[in-house]
Amino acid sequence: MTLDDRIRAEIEARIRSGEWRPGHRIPFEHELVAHYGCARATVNKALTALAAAGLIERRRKAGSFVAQPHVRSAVLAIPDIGQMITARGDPYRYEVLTRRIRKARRITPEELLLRDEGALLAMTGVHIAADTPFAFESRVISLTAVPAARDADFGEGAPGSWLLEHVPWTDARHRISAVGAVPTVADALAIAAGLPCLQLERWTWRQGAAVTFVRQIFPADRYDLIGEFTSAGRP
Amino acid sequence: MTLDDRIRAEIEARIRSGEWRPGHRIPFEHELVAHYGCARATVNKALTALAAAGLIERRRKAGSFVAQPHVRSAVLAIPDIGQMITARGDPYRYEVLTRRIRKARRITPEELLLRDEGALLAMTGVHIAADTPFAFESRVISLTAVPAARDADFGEGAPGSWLLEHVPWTDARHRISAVGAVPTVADALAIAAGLPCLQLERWTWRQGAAVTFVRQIFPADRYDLIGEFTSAGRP
DNA sequence: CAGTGGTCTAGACCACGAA
DNA sequence: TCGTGGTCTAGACCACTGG
Repeated sequence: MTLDDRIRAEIEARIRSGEWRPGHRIPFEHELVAHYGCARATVNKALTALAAAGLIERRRKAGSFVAQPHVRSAVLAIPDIGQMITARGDPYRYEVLTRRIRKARRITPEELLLRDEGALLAMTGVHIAADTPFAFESRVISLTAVPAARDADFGEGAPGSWLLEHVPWTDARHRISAVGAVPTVADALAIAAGLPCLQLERWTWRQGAAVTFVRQIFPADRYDLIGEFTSAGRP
Repeated sequence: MTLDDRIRAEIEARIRSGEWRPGHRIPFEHELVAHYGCARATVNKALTALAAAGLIERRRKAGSFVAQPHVRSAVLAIPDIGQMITARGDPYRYEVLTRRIRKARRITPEELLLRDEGALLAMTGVHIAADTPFAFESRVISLTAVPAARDADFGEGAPGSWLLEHVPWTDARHRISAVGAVPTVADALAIAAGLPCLQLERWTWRQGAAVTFVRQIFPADRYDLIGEFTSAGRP
């Protein structure tokens, strides 16, 4: 463990244990320098990391203070479905149900965020794990942003995996909700209509340009999302 | 904008634009030092930040390389329900349905994670927004970790808000899933049994000691979770 | 206006790991 | 082996801001 790590850990422990309550002023940098017998840059690195983690707030001339508890935030890893199933040890395949190219509609709310005048590739399909439908997927890809998708052969992989390889770096927005399975989806998933499902929607951009919108629907009993680690403070 | 920020931003732009593909070696620190005419510590700070963000990987002797796209991760802010409703402008109250003190059961899986031999405060209640039930809540609080909860008057606020004030710093784990409303819950939410609901479960610890487990159930049409920001790379 | 944190410098030593 | 990144030092100047 490096020295700056040790300094950060010791201060963090005092905060998390409650010994230093929110609002408490932690020692000045020069005091910590004296205490640890190190350079100020080292202390500064530790405190900067704590501030970035939201555990402390720093104010010039005043000092550094234990931050107030913030909104709880969870980091949710949302993996590639194929990878997830494969990692679980089940055979995986993706089955295309529909595929067509059309203009953007202005009606559906999801496509409003893909504010794109050009053509879209619209697909639906099913992720299948060990011959059991695992998730229904409905996807729209902007052919303006990803012209190569028009003639791409996604093979037995999902278009999402293909996209991840060809358009690797993205920013995105997720929405998670519960829905009842509409008949089309229920059919594809081989469940009864109306059964509760977890719905994951994702809008993806690349450098500000809309790339794709996907809606994945999981039967309630086959998937849930685990949010690892929360600590009081900022994301 | 500081110099290290500028260096970081310029490299990040080249990665996100695709100019530097995954696997590409970015310039050595000493090359960037020459290019920017600054100290190595400044370049190192920029590259360290990029590595922490998961955009690059650094290997001694070999150099720094653009990282492969990673698992997609979303940072989900999971706010206090009362605050959220109040922020929306609706009147808010929490209504206690049941409340009792009992020993930990070994049967229910949620309490296995609260591996606690002591007494538990078990409560159920409803979050109400503008006279409409918004969420059903079932909570277990460890009286070993939070003895003050035994005699606490949560008033019209939810016990979660009370806990946040009295046990401010926590780590937690979330699970998000879809469920059908069981009759008890459906009753409390004034919806039909079996309708899809979003279920949010949270286990909370303080310094390794289990504090509370809560299960919140939202009717599908009244709540969804928005995950802000995803960037390829680590959380 | 004085003291804090924010940033940067020019140097150093070291551990790791690819060649 | 030896160049790379990892870390630290002792110093500096500056902007901000609280007293």
